[in-house]
Amino acid sequence: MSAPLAGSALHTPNRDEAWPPLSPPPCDISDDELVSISVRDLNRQLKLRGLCREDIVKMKQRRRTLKNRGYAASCRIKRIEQKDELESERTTEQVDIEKFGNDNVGMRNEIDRLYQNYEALKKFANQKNIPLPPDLEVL
Amino acid sequence: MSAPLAGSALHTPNRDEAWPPLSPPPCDISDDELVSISVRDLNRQLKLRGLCREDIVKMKQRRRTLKNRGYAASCRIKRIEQKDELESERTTEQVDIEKFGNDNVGMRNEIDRLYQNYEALKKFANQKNIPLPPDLEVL
DNA sequence: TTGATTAGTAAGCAC
DNA sequence: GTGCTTACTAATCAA
Repeated sequence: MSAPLAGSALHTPNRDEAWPPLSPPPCDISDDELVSISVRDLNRQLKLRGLCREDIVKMKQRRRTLKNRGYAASCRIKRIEQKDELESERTTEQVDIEKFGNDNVGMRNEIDRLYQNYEALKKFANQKNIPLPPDLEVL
Repeated sequence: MSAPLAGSALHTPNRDEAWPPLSPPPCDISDDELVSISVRDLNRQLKLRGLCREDIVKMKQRRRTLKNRGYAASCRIKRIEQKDELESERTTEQVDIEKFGNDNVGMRNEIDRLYQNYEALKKFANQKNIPLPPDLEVL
């Protein structure tokens, strides 16, 4: 849900300086500015600096490329975030399964205990010749 | 665990023909051949066709690029396979949790039933003034 | 036009 | 050299 980066300044630290090899701009608008100002303001700036049609096209393309660079970065980040999320959900579920398993063992034991207790009572009643009411026989 | 692709012929169907824009080879060895033959055989072929040093370097670079194309493809395939695997494991776990949940409800019901049965027996004994042995009182 | 996604390219790293 | 991974570029698509 993070806002798209749509900017530069995201290089691998190991990577060489003077990278990426995007051709230099035909005027001195910085990349950060170029990528963030509105189309309207950009047009104003370009006209103000008296660039020719060709350079204007170049700047537009440069802007698009810089934006794409940011989109690609967001896309990669999103991908690893989704993977991390999936993995943490898996971990949660494994903990749940562990807990359910323990609960099940505990309940199984309690059932055994109750059942044996009932059997002992029945045996006791038999020894004492005490007839149990039918609705208490059921098990 | 699949063998690396290290080859071309993996375009998006929508994509334009005559793509990718890799510069044409300085001799008529096909991409599939160039990418698959051994270094030794490649050197033999290049010498056999009498290519100059520069063209040999170009062919080597072309080979590397084609291989990279394949590596990138394997890398992407691997990524989505791992994601699919993670998702299917999650599904399995959710099924397990569902099953455990049902088991738990069933056992909880059985425990209640046994407990109520025991309470009824105790009440019955009380009404009949039958003293229960201490080890059968425990619950 | 914007944002997201894909395949290809080049660079870096490990073996 | 080989193979994998990453950031970037360009193309394509959807909104």
